[in-house]
Amino acid sequence: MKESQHTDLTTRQRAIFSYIAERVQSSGRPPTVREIGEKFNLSSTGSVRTHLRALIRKGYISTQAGISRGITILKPSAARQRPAKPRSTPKAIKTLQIPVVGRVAAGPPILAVEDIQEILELDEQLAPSHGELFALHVRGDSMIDAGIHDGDYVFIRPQKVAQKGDMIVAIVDGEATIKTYFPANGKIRLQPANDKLQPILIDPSKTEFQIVGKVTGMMRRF
Amino acid sequence: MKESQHTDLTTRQRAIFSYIAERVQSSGRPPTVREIGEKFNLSSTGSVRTHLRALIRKGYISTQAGISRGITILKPSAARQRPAKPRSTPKAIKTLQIPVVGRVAAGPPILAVEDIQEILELDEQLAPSHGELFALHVRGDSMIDAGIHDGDYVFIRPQKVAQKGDMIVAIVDGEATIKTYFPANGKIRLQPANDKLQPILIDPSKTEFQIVGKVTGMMRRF
DNA sequence: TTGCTTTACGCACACATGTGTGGTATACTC
DNA sequence: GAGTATACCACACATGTGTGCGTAAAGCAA
Repeated sequence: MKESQHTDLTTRQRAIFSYIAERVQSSGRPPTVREIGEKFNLSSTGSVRTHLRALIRKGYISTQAGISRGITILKPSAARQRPAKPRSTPKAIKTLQIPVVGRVAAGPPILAVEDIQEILELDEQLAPSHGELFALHVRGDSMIDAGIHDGDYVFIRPQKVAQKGDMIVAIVDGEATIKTYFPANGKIRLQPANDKLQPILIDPSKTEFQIVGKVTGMMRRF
Repeated sequence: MKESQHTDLTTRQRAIFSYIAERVQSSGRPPTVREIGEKFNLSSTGSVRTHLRALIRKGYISTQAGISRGITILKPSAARQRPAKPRSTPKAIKTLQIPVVGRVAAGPPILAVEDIQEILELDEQLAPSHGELFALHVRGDSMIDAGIHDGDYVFIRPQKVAQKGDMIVAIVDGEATIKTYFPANGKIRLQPANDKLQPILIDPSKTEFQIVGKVTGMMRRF
């Protein structure tokens, strides 16, 4: 079984996509069109742009018009290609200690995590993050269509802003909730991943609303 | 000046540093000099650059000359919020090292795990087990109704027998598969958790069949 | 006082970088 | 054969963006 993962990308496109994702990961900064071209021996920026357009069309990246290094990775999970190398030297294992919190309080200037219930230790590559992570115990089935069930743990990377479509934890009227984030002309739609539930519409000027962080992973025990 | 944590930064410098770190985190792209200025109502790029120079001098960031969005965060830990609470009794944390295997070969007397691709380290309480655990990368959607998606990791506790209804990994005709186990008068039904798929009926006398282990947990990264 | 640091403005310059247009060539499908 | 997608090159253009330089006010220590 070859290429079971990303059959919708051509070999070339996948290589370029992986390179972009790797650059973001390792240098914290997406490459420019010309840097991509240099990497792949493409002397023309037009060639690179053709590939970028293909990746945009297929939903792997997006670009912000006009701004430099404007590429955004939309499918970070698709970028993790198998290492393909049997590592002779088992690499150093970095672990993270992740507090599981029962309550998340949003207090200026930053997030205050209260009520630490347990601490999970986790392999860093499982929870790729440059910041601090914490975990929440999920209640309810509002994200069941995204494969997140009642009782699961989700891992949260604290951040105060999010992009359209991100799965986030937010404080709405004092209560923490997990939803998908869709801002639209001043208002915010929080979309549950559950056919049976309605989206929540929020006017930030009227309702207390604060993004706690982005969901970066989940775990379940049977 | 009243901060306890990073006394070497002024309030202003610290705010700017945090903003840069947050931008890298949330958008995957450092801000430009002008974007920083806009955020902090600095009408002159010169003002921003003064602060950046201070952050460089104090070792918090570095910049790559000439390239756009060239700021690199050197102290990601300093961008984090304070760790909330000195936890009174930090309990002992036991971790397990879990190999992720690409291939599972069933050979007596016990399981032989081949092709170790990576090693996950995991908190013991997350994967309660008295034996050895290993992990598999899930391919396909056969267990999607159980909330296990393509690309997820599942944790396996090796065992050669299972009980009715257990979710197991089994070798069928040389291929590893994840199904729910239902034995019935000499035959075995392997039930996928997916409406669209049919159960597999196996006659152990005719088909190679061996239980590898029981699924005890799962994990996903976004 | 002098000197140093921090904070801040204004502005011009050069290069970094995204974007558009127009080519060539190959392969595949209908 | 026409149409479409991929994979390249060459080049021009507008704008994004880092950098340099000068100015100035406020606070603090020697």
